[in-house]
Amino acid sequence: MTDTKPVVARFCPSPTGNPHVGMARTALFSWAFARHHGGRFVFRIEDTDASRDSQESYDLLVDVMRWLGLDWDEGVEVGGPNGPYRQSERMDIYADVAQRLLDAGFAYKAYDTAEELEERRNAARAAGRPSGYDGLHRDLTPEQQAAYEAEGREPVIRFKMPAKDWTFTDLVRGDITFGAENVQDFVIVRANGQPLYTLTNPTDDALMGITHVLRGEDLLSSTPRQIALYEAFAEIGVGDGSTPEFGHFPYVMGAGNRKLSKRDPESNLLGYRDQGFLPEGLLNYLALLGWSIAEDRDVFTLAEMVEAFEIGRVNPNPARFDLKKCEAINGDHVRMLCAEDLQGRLVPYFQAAGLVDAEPTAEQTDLLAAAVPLVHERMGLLTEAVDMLRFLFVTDDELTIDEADREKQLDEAGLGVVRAAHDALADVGEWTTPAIEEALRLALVEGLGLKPRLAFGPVRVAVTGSRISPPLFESLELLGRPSTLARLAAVLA
RNA sequence: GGCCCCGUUGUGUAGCGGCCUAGCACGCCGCCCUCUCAAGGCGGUAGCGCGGGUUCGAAUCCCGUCGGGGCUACCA
Repeated sequence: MTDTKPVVARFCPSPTGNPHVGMARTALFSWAFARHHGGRFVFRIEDTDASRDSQESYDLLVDVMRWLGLDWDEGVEVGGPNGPYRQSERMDIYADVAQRLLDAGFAYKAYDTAEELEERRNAARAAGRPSGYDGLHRDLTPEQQAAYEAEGREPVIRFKMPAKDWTFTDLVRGDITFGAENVQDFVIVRANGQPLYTLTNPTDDALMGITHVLRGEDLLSSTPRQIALYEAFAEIGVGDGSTPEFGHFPYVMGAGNRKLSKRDPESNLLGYRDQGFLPEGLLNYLALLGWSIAEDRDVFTLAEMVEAFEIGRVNPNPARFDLKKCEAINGDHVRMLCAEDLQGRLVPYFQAAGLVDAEPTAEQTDLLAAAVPLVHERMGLLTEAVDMLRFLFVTDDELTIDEADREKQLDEAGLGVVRAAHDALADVGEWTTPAIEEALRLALVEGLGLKPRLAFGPVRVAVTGSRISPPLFESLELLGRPSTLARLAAVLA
């Protein structure tokens, strides 16, 4: 696309409920689009429905965007030339725009009651006609309006749709046309004076100089109305008179065939952080839902995505969220981290598990530094490191042994192995990985004539509490001789 | 009901008329490596919704059909 003016894209969620993955994907694509074109990214909050919006949700939204690392040049918390960026703080602007629309004849007051509207809507539907507003109050005389007001009816403000077909080129879907008869006059201000999304969204996009309106597919059918509003804005001087381009991203579906909703635990973004996803891993996976960087590659960094992202290559099909693949991609990103970085990211999870102090001690930090390399390649999620390394951070008394593993590994034969291991390790000179391995192999594999897996299994369970652990000899070295011997002795008691 | 969007293996995608006996990844299955689990390596499984056209040739273009989804609010 040949840009004549700098790109300005935005992400403008409404703060209702938990931020979900579909929302994050929309934010990611919008952000990547802006960054790819060297443009600006605006983060606005559309909280015009007091009955559904909440401060908690707002805080979560900001938290999530920061965690994901999708930075914004202008918007809530950071400000900018076109603020404020919460619609609840812009009510005077909408009131003014609505009045100007009314004055210029682009909008009118409609006095229909909910019951009247429903009745006509049902009749239209039964007759096979479009069920939108029929325009009954479009050309009311001042006398008729006065009569309704005398009845005590409070009017809504409706935008007067010009009678023409609407065609626009969607950035991800191509040309889309809506016939004039299918796009009716719509409400922009409630009877109680509160503006609706139908007015506030285009108003802010115009005032904030948004050049590309990128959002979810659910808003596709409201696009003609917004284009019409833009054309009216050009007449009354709201914004610079231009109409932005539009692009609609497909849905992110859950398992089965339903749209992932905010209620699905599976869709809760912060839940992914708690489960141990890396923001870059989640983002990489989300990017794959509708976009691909290359034919034979699907692991990439955010910077690489920015470089390569072309909205025209976004696939319009809805995509199913696949947790398994999301974890696999995350694991690839974990492996891409350097040890120090990984260690730093792991600290909060160890703290949450109560294994490391809020202010980690030097010993805890050193132990973590030594232990992290052992599990670096073994996890898909950061929380898996906590599980695998827990045995190093608890006292011998606190160690719990998985019951199923105890049964399988610490039977009579297993305990015999443990006894032999205990004696062999008690005599090891230097407590190092090679020395430990040599002693154990000598005593168990050669001494008892056991296959390696039979030889080391019982020791592993006795010392780490699980059949699944980091490499055994390294683990024992880190644990230290006293604890190792104490744990072996404990299962023999 | 009306309007709009979408339709490649189980899942996500590549594919823009011949390079496709359809590529890649996750999953799944098997093998190798191996002190467990992973990681890594090798191999396998499975797909163009359907029907008509257009064309020498169609996953790719057109029409129809079926299926899925969204919108149809004084929600966003």
